[in-house]
Amino acid sequence: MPKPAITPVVAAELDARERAPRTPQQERGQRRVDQILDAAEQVFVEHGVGAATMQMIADRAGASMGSLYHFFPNKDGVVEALGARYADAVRDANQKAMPLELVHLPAEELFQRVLQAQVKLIERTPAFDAVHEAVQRNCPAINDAMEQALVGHVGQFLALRYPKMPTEDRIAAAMVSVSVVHAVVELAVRLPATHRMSAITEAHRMLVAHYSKYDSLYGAA
Amino acid sequence: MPKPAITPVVAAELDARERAPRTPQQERGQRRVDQILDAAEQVFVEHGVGAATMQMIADRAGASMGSLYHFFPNKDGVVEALGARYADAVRDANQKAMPLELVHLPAEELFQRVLQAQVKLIERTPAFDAVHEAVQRNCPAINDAMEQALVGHVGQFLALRYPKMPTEDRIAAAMVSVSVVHAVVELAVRLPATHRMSAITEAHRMLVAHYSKYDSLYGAA
DNA sequence: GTCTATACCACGATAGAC
DNA sequence: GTCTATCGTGGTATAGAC
Repeated sequence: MPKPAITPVVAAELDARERAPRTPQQERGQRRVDQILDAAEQVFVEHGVGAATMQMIADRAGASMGSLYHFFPNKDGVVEALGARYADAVRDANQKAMPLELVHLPAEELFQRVLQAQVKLIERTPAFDAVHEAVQRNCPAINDAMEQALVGHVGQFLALRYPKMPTEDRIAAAMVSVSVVHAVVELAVRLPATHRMSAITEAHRMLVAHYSKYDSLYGAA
Repeated sequence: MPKPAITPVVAAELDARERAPRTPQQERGQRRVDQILDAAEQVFVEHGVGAATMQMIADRAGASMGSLYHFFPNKDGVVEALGARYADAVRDANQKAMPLELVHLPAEELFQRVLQAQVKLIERTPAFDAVHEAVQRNCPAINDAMEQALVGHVGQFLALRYPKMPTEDRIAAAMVSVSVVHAVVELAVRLPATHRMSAITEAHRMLVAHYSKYDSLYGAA
């Protein structure tokens, strides 16, 4: 990885000068940024973030490097912006799949909603894994914020559904559920369509079996 | 990523000439290879596989690049060798955690064994994720073989435990269980020691709740 | 089998015209 | 705001002495 050669500008100065996607004033600029991020997304999937080059991204976006560097200070900036976009999408999908109004939905329907929403999200954005991994490595702040938001929301949901559940258990339940859903959906989308359904169904059974216990333990809807 | 410059030798020839870790005839050579792989492991964790350089690996191993290239044809060779080492470790841990003699062990104890074994394995090898991801990208053959072996073994286990379970369900169950255990263990080891236990416990509850159903459906021990 | 030194080139990043 | 041209860095892989 040939590093910066930042010589011309002092690092601190650069840091202050040009923040990631230079919040474009024009709508047209925003579209351009999105194009670039879409391109980056594809390139990251194909080559991995570490091996991806700015040139590849520019080519794929139908832009030139100069253009690319106009909007992003460097490669990390691209990763970061893409990460932010993902974090938003994930948060959004999660909150729509299990809004707090549905706290008392039977577990069967609840997990159907959640699993389906996640599958759709990942199917729509095949770079999910690549970006997730990149964000985790290169900008842990974004990743932590996203996980906090996710686990936080699920935790809040559980708190309303099971008021008597001990806090510690609730946190553990939220974290584990988020992990399990994520893992299983990732598994499912890698599978041929034939087996995809049965994997999701199996996961659904597992989650429902588990939460049915909580329902009867801590009083459900 | 500055690519090959393979010019001096035709690619096909190189391919045939020097296979990954040049099966060292001397025991001393084997130790050297292991040292190098250990070093690569650390470097991959710290920088990610894409950004890791042969120089870093050589330095960390207390060797020189010449030495490194004596044993491995290139960086991919290192990744591949490391992947193979991992695949073995995983297969091994899995088979020891749930040997076929224990088909009729109660679900509680069974999953305690499995989860504990996986936690130990990952704790012992902190590069687990980095290597897993690298292998998945760079040598899918190794990854597929490992997953097949894992899911195959779990499937065999389930076939003995639940002879009446439909094949398709069994496959799905094996795949999902493998994914869930993996995901949850990964979550757990990232957590501070305080919460680690409660995450594992929660996962244990989930798996047990699920498989208890299968026990009563398809007749258990 | 291990080292040092080095050829070669891809990459990140910039400069400066339009 | 977008382009082309180009520089310097440093990474891969090799050559060749020991």
